[in-house]
Amino acid sequence: MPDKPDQSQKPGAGTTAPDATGKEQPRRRQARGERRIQQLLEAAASVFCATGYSAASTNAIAREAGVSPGTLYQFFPNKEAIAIELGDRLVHELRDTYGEALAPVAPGTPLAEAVGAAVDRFVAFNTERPVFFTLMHGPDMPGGIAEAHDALHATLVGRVADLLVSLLPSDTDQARVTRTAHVCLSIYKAGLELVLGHQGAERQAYVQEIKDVLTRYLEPLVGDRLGDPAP
Amino acid sequence: MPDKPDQSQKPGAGTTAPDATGKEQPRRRQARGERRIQQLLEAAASVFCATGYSAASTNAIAREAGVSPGTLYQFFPNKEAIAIELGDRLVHELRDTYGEALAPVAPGTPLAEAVGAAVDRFVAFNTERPVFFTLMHGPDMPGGIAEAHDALHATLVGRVADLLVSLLPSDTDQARVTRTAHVCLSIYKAGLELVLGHQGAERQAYVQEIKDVLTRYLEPLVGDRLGDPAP
DNA sequence: CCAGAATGCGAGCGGTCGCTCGTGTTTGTC
DNA sequence: GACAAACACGAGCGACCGCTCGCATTCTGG
Repeated sequence: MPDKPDQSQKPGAGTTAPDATGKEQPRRRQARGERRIQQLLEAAASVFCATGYSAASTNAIAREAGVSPGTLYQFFPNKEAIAIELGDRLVHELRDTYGEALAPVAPGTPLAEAVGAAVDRFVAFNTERPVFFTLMHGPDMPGGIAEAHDALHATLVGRVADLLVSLLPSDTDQARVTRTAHVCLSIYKAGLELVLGHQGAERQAYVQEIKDVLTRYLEPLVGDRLGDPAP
Repeated sequence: MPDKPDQSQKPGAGTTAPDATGKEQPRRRQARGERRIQQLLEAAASVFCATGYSAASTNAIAREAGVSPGTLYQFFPNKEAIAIELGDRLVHELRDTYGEALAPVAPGTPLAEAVGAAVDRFVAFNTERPVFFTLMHGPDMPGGIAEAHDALHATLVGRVADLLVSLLPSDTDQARVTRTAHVCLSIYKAGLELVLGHQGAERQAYVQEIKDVLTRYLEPLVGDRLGDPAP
């Protein structure tokens, strides 16, 4: 490894002047710069998808964006920052698109329907943005990314857990809830891999399988209608 | 990349004499050599586990084995061959340990029991040999390994599918069976990740979760006792 | 016992990769 | 139009990595 400046700052790669406050306000950007950043992130997404994070070279990303390596480093302090920024934007898209995803379901909804809706949204998001899966799934990430990783994962587990506490019998203990949430998420992720590996009708069939697996897993725990926990 | 000699031969790295038949019989090994190979494979397992395949350096493997880089290349033609040989040995151990794993189950066995036994064996094998999971799961493998990968995966899917045809109603179509087998295997793998990420009682709890997920997934398809397909 | 094969060593070759730097071009501001 | 800041370039630096090569040492068969 050449150098580890471990400066994980926002895109503002070069700073105008080392501010006396110690905090460096983000460098002034022109519209052209913002466009370049977008270009570079899209190129990065494409390259990451094709080869994975660690095998992706910054030169390849620059080339894909039709830009010189030097230009890339005008906007990102290092390779890791590219992945982090890309991840951040994806997470925001996730939130924006689905708001409080896995959102509150009306009591009385059939379990299968609630699960189906959640799976469909999750699958749609991922098929439209294959990078998301690559970044979430790749075990070849340096420290900084793994953190963001785990943070997102923890958030999702928390969200699922919140949903579950309102469904499971009230005497269910905390650890049990967390465990169930982890299992649901793992099934989600494993199923997603299967789904992304197929096309057309076959893909749809696998989506249905995920729904079945989750529904049957949860049914004995929550009853077949929400708000109506099994005895 | 320096060179791609793409010679994926068995450990015999250097060959005695280019045999006129075109086939090169494996180089004569002394006991010392066999011991070194074992040492190197164990070192490789440890390094792969710690850092993943692509991040593992051959020099690090040699160092871990207490040996010079040159010595390593006396026994393996390249880095890929190390992983392949390691994988081969693991697969053989898998076969030897569990014979015709996921073996025929006596008709009348409760589904939960059959699933439980299979999961327990699979989990035991993997907890004793964490490299196996690393090699199977890592998406950062060069071509040659990915092939072996897929071959093993296909074998396992085939095995599970064979088991399923004897359980599912006889009018179930082929694609349905394969799909179900893929889903079972994915659940297995996803669950394994969860299991390996925890210790002690928590780990046991996750093992139970995998069993529950699989049992509940399969129950509606095969009935709650084997040899007694649901209508 | 001795020739030759097998084993062992480690500096270093050729290559890639992340990233820098000196320099030139475009853009916004007064 | 002038001036500074932002943007763009691309050769190339330093670090590392997979792998080689020449040479020393140990084993083994005859």
